[in-house]
Amino acid sequence: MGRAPCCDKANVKKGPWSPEEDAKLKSYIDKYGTGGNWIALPQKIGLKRCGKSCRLRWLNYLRPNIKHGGFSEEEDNIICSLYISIGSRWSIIAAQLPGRTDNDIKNYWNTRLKKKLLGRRKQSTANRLLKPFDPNGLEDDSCAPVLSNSALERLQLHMHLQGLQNHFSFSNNTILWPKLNHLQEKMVQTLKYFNQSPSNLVQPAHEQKVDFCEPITKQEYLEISNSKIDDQLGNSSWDIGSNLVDSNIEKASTFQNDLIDGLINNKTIGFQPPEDSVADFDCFKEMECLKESMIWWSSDHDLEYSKAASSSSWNYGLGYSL
DNA sequence: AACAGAGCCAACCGCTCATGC
DNA sequence: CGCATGAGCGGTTGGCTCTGT
Repeated sequence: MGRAPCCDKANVKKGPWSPEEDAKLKSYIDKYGTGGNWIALPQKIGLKRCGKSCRLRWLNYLRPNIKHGGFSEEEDNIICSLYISIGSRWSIIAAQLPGRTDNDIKNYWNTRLKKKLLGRRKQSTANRLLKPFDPNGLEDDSCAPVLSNSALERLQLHMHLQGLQNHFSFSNNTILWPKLNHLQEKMVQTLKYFNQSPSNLVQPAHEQKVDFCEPITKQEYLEISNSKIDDQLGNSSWDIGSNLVDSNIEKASTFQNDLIDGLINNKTIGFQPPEDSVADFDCFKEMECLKESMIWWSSDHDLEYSKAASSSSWNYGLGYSL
């Protein structure tokens, strides 16, 4: 025999919570706690709600010290950095932002932050990314859909930011410079910071030249890899997000940004991760079919730059192993 | 003023994993 | 050991609000 049924689905109220319901739930939990059983809780306090609904309402709205809206730029940076590193693990990201809920961060990302950072892209290009373009007019369904939304977004975001970062190495070619908004400037600075640690894979971007950096050694690579081994359950040294614990978030974020930079700047810095590890890095693995389709821009004015930047990234960073 | 479309967000849905029986 | 349920999570949606025409 299992446990008692969750709730009588036909007899539970749905939709927005009333102030009375909120008050009931809050006063009960304030007095007695959840009792470790959300399913039984609504019956105890006479609420015609599903236990799951009560839990959600408490966690996302009624819980003390919950903050709504008004995300700071520091919070924006943390969300962006972690999203690039671990994807849509909203609960993990929320754990790094006291007072924020996973639902809030998820909504904030989907409705504002993503657009704020990536800007707009043309729908036609978006479609091409999901179904690679055949120059002969024949569609290749064997490849579609090639990217999960999460992987695609993470790649877009990284490429976009990588593109912004690369501007520093084109400092003599001001015509290529985009107009960065304040947040983008902050993100570039964040990436520059990541690039300087933990092993100085890349010098400060404004000092970059073509042959600016010593190749990373195998020993350095192993040191970086081992820096996240606190995660005892890691399935793959590249799938950093799957088993993150709090103490590793910052390390992992730094580490993976370095790794991505290593991939993209591979030809320059001589960084060669193990092939089997690359195979596990889903974000890039999924890109197998559509490298040449990747043309991104944050606004129409920097279209030409973005073409050059993304093309350059693929030619120099990904061709080696895919 | 009225309408349409876009943006936003609270809440629901459905899935996975853990755990009780 | 296997089944059923609980907890938690990410994805999705319905409806309200805002903005533009």
